[in-house]
Amino acid sequence: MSIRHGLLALLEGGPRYGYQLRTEFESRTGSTWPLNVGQVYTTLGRLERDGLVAPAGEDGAGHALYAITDPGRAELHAWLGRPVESANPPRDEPAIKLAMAVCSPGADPAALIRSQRERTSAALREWTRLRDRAGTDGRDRRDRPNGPNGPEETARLLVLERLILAAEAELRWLELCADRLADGRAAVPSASDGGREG
Amino acid sequence: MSIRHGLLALLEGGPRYGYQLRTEFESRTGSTWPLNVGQVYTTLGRLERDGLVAPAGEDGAGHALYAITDPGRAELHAWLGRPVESANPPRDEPAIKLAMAVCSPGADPAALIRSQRERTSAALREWTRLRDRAGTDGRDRRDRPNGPNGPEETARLLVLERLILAAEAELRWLELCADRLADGRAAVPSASDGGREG
DNA sequence: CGACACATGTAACACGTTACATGATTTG
DNA sequence: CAAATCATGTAACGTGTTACATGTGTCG
Repeated sequence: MSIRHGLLALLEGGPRYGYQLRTEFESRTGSTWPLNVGQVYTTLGRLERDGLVAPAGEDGAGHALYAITDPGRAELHAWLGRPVESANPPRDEPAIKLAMAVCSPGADPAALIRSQRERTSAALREWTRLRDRAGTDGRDRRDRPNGPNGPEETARLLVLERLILAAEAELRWLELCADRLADGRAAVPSASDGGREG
Repeated sequence: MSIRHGLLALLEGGPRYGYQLRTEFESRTGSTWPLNVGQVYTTLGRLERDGLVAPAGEDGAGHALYAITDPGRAELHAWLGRPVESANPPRDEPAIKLAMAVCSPGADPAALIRSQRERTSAALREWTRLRDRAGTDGRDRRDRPNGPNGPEETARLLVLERLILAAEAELRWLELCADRLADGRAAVPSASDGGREG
């Protein structure tokens, strides 16, 4: 449900055409969640079907514009005002995977923890890099090198910081898992249950 | 892709029937991600279509058993051995929502932060409670009150700790967002831009 | 001219989710 | 007996995702 409402939010700033929506969506989310162009059109089609957006003619260049409708605005603000349900959290794949691995005699949870840690560490480094140079890469930072950012830049920054904190939490969790497994090593009776210690 | 592989992992322990799979899935994931029974059957159907599981007769009580196949085992272990791609992380709805809110003149990001914080705090309390009494609620803890847990209990514990760490990270992020918005308050020129301070 | 970005769409599919239909068995 | 749980499925739908078809404009 994020893309639908994301597009609605973008359209609240005025009529847009499809390709433009993709660009702006990626810009606001720090290019972290690439959005396939096709997805924009299919989603626009569904939004139109539901009466939340409507075609709004063309701009000077002949682009097919879409505009948000009143029901669309209502739906958007309902969404923005409603916190995300933290009960029934989205299924976390690393967690499920590890939960299954510790119960699966053939699996090697420790190896999974190691490789997952490397993957996540790399992502963390990359996101930290992006955050630290956020806004420093030309564009519109010429005049106010340390001043308050525009809303879009703020949005990018918040998303990156979200990813960074989430990655750090995942790493901490992986450490914790490693400890737990080291403690109760005899928990899962593996085929070769010997003393290899990583 | 988590449910598919989750069911495969359960079936590696031997043939199971649908209803049983649901129970065990919820048990291993700490009842955090309730699984609709219908989903089990549809997923089993798709797994069978793909040759990863196969019907395996009935048990004594007449339950329709399914067993994992060799390709299924291969797929399972490939999945267990492969870390989750941390690039292209799953779209985080709170992050997208807030990113859109800080750019949306009509929205109230501060209010969203507050309500989201309350929601997440409540979930955090609940999960902490569940973790602290994990294993203490009868079942099979009679004999070894502090000893190492069985694999399933370990799995439940790890999942709960994952949720707890994730919730804490989200709360920290929300605080950070509140600070950022307090700093650059003039960032988004709102309709009523006045000095209400929460 | 050829390659590439811009731009709009469609078709097909996967996964997850809910709601419904149906029956057996248990339990108060 | 009635209600609840166990148990097996099916139908329909929604979102997200990819791959493809198509055309325009631009730039080297």
